[in-house]
Amino acid sequence: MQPTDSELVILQVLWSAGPTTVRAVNEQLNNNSPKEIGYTTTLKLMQLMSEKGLVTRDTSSRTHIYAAAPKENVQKNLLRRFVDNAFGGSAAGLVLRALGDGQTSSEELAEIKRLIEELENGKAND
Amino acid sequence: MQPTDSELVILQVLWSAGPTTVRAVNEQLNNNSPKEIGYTTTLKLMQLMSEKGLVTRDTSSRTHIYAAAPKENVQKNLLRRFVDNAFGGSAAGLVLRALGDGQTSSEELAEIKRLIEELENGKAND
DNA sequence: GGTTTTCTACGAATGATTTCGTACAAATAT
DNA sequence: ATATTTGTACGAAATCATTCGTAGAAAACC
Repeated sequence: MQPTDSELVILQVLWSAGPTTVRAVNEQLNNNSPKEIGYTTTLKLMQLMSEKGLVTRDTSSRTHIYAAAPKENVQKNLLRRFVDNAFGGSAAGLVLRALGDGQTSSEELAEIKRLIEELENGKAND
Repeated sequence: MQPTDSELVILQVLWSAGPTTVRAVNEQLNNNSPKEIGYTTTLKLMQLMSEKGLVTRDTSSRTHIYAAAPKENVQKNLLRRFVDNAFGGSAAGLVLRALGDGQTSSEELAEIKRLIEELENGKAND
């Protein structure tokens, strides 16, 4: 199932921190935000995420350890839906809009160009 | 303000059809979906969208004519938020993921490459 | 051993989105 | 002219997301 916006915030923390506890995630959230988020709020969200399969958890000790679903899968799913919803299914439309913003560095542009050339030559992405 | 997913579906209809009536939008929605959507549901959504500024409407005759906010603005706003939420702010990350799916045609790839080269040469997007 | 802290589970309040029923006016058809 | 259809407005139910309080068990502290 798809993550909501709040769930995505938590996924980002988990992606960057690796598998960790509710407490650690909650502290991270409260570092990066003016508005205090209660511990049990984070707990509940992560429990729901576990039911949805967005995280797995190791419950072998009392303090559970949560791990995010693979970033690549989640992002691909989100992207598919977003492209459908907002760009009528056209990934190229989205890319053009994203690059058109002028916020992408020349290094990144070069990297993207390299990927495109690989794709044009039929190479797999290794 | 940001459109919700249902609102986006309506915006897409309006973008593709041009300014039109609630009735026409509702019929379009019911063509492309198995689940029947009531007329007043669509009406209410479009009224709310009007309050949010996502559409404008001409109320000079009894049957109101709705027009979508400019696609480019809406998509840019959505994109900014999506990049932040799902890609930690990296538009390049999103682009790489979007192109990596192998669903983009060579024509589109060429067009994107052309845009990148324009950007690299410091040209504006005309 | 008793107190305090730390944990999970869970129910329920709050708030936003989506859905539709009903009221009632204007237009159309008979 | 009366009845039917087509339109808007609006209230409120249904659903989903977010938030947190409270209960009770396990662990840590004194």
